[in-house]
Order: sequence, then C-alpha cells, then structure tokens
Amino acid sequence: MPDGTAVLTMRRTRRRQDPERTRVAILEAACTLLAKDGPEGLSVSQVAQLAKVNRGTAYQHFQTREQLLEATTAWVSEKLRRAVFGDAPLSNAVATLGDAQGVAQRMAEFAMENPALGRVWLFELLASSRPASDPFWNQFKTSLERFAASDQAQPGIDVDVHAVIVLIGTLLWPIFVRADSRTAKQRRQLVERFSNEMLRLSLQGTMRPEKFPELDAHLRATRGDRPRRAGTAK
Amino acid sequence: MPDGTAVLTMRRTRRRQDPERTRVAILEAACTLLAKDGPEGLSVSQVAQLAKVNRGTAYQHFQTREQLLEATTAWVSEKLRRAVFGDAPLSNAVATLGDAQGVAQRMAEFAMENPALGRVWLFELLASSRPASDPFWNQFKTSLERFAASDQAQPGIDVDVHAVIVLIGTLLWPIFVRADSRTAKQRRQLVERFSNEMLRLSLQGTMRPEKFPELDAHLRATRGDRPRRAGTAK
DNA sequence: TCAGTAATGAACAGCATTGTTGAGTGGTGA
DNA sequence: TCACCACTCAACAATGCTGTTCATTACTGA
Repeated sequence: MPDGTAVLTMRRTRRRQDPERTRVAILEAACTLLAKDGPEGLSVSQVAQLAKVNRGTAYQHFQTREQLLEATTAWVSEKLRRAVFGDAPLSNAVATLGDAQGVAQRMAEFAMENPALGRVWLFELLASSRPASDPFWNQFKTSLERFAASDQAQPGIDVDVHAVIVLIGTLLWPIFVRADSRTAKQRRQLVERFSNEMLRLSLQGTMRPEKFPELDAHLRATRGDRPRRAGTAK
Repeated sequence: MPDGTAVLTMRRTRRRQDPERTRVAILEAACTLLAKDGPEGLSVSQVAQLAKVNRGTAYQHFQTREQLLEATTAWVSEKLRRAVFGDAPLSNAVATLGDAQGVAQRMAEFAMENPALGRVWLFELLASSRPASDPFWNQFKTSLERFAASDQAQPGIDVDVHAVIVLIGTLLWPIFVRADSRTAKQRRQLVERFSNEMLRLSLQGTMRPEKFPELDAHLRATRGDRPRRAGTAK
C-alpha cells in the first residue's frame, strides 16, 4: 500500500503536515510489528522506520514506548469493536439485540480481512493480567448472553466458556490458514467454510446423541447444576 | 529474591553437577518467561537469573539465544504431545483410535494445570509462519479426523475448522480464567465447566433447529458441498 | 507573504543485552 | 586421590534501544 505522500518522481518526499494521518501511520506500523513480534518485541525505532517517519516524530506523538503500546492496543480494540458492533459509541442494546448471527458473520469477515488485528488483540489479551476486562470481549459476551437467554437458544449454554470458544476460534482461523497470503476469492471461501462449520456445529453439534445415550441422559439430568451467574469467570 | 551468592546462612549452594537437570531448569525458566513476554521478549540473562544458573552456564547448554528459543518450544510441544497422547514416540494409530473424548479430557486437564505451556505453544504457533506444520497440532487433527469418520459423529464436520475451534478454546480457557491464581479445587471445577459445555455443545449445539427451519434446511441441502480433502487449510 | 507548526536529523548518555574469553571452584567417578 | 567436567565469576567489545535536546527544514493556513 503506497503511503499518502507517494510521490510523483520519488523526490525526497517529506511527509505532509497532517498530524492525524501521521499518528495513524505510526499506529498502523506499530500494529504490524506487534502482530509479528508481540508486545515485548516492539521498538520505537522499528516502528518509526516502518512508518517512514523520523524516530523523533514518533516520540512527538507518543511520549514513551509504553504509551505507544497502550495507544496501539486501544486503537486495535476500538477498531475491532466498531467493525463488529458498528459505530455506536457504547454498547447499544437495541442495535445488537438478537443479532448474534450478524455479529458472528461480521467478526468472521473482519478477522479474515485483518488477521494482524486479531492477532494483536489476542497477544494483548494473553499478555494482560485480566483478560476479562477488555471492552470488546465484554461487548461480545453481552451479545452472546442475550442470545443464550432467548428462546431461540438451546438451554443450558455456559456463556463464558462458549464465548471463549467462539471468539478465539473466529480470530485464529484466519491465522491458521494464512489469510494474508490468500487471494480475495480464497479468503471469501475460507470465511464461508468457517461460518458453515460454526453454523453446523450450532445446529447439530458433533456427536450423534443416539450413539451416546448415557452421556445425553447425564447432560439432561445435570442441566442447571452449573450456577448461571455470568461473572464466574472474572 | 536472594541471588545465588546469598550468603553465610544459605551456604553458597553450588548446583549439583547434573547437566540434564540443569538443562531442564533452564528450559523451564525459559518457558516461564516465554509465557510472560513472548518470544521476542526473552533474554538469556533473565532466563539464567530465573533458573538460578550462571549466564555462562546457559550459553554452555545453548550456544545462542535463538537456539535456546528453539529448544524451548520443541520441548514444550513434545511435553504437550506426551501429556495428551501418551508416551508413544510417534502417532500410534492403535492407542488413540476412537479416543477423541479421552484426548479432549486430558488436554483440558493438562491445559488447566499448565496454562503457561499452552500459552507458549500458542505464542509460537502464532509467530510461526506455517502454523499447520506443528507436530502436536497434526496429531490432534488426526485424532479428530478419525472420530469424524466414525459412525458416532455427525456427518459433515469440517475437521480443519473444528480442530482450530476445539484446540484453541481448550488451551485458552485456563488463561481467561487465570488458572494460575486459583486453588486446585477451583481448577478442577473450571475444567469440568469447560468439559461440560464442550460436551453440551457437541451433543446439542447452541441453536434450536426448530427455531431456524430455513437454516437447518439449507445446511442439510448443502451437506457434502464442501470438499472433504483434509489438506485444504494447509 | 509570513508565522506557527509538523516533521527531520543528528547527537548524547544510559542501559540492557549478546556472545566471547579466561581463570577459577568444586562435585563426582575412576 | 586425582583428573575430568559442570558450573561460576568477571570482564570485554559490540550492538541496539530509550528518552532527551537542539538546530533545521518545509508545509500550511491566515
């Protein structure tokens, strides 16, 4: 992707004076490197180099390496949230109600088109001492809770566990299949493959109940044993 | 934390001459730090310090930082594999046949007792350019393929997708719930919670099919459309 | 056209790390 | 008892990064 200043004849371009654009360029570079090296491997020098920005400029926008890191992850989390839940500034109950499937679809598509972002978000989540405090994570879980409470859902879903399974699977699938080195068409197919399996799993599971009568009975017998409080995992 | 030279009372203990034990101590320290900082954040100095070993000793066992990293991740992958699939040196078809549920159970328990190992493995997998080449991953997928091909399984499972979902969910669940700061009893409960939801999901899915007649029909109509070749994701 | 500001470049001290070397110390087995 | 070997310790140059400062350049809006 050519950067904004990219040049008639390659004359020694000087970046246009556009603080916001510069800031984003730095964040994007940081994001790329973050996806490659993880938080501890990020250096301001490398970021500046990749962003084609003077190191001093980077320090002008972000006082310290730590702040750059913080800003980058916040930026990623917000980008992810907007892509999946729309532009509503905070969890808009009305907009996302009953839209569990749409959320899943948008998330799968976004993850496939931006594998680096998902990777960064995950890196941060894993490095964080309190994974359960991430805003995107919480909004996602909320939308899943709404679905689980509706009459469309099977009873007895453990939302915390299920949210982990679905969210992480969706974000990591593009990385496993190396989405970055795929054509647009392939990526579309891979998204559909994932969505299909997710849908199939949601509707049918994996085990034929009639082949596991004792398990099935056990499951129905113990249903509801598990406490329904959502905060258990926190 | 007192360093190795610390002093009269603790007489300057010198590590027993036991290369293998020392090697493992270093690997274990590397593993801990790897889980905390990721591959790019690992320094030989820190590893040696944590392992209570002289930095020179570390360099005696591993010529370079890169080799230490390599050795550590290989060690982790093998440990994971043995914990889940037993001590058979290579994929023993007989031993693991039809044991999908046992594999899932062992993996969930191991992950809960060793969240750091799962984290390291995942870090490496994400950093790797070819995730699909990891031995543990492949053995896991093979065992899932066997199950999917059996008559106990629902037809139409997309093994590649499903393997990602299950494996990653199992490894990350302990991290989300901060297994390291839980009591043994809590950890046991958390494993069971995960296993129960997984079982429930496998037997029942999440959506009540009768509430989604059109989706259900679509699914049954297109069943088999997807190519069954296992290598699609590679 | 001009002042304000965004961006550049270069230098700096301070620090941590890497990988290497050489001299020492002590446990262990033959 | 003795020699080998694992381990320790201290020093080394080289490298790269951090955060700061200051002088300089060039874009931009008024």
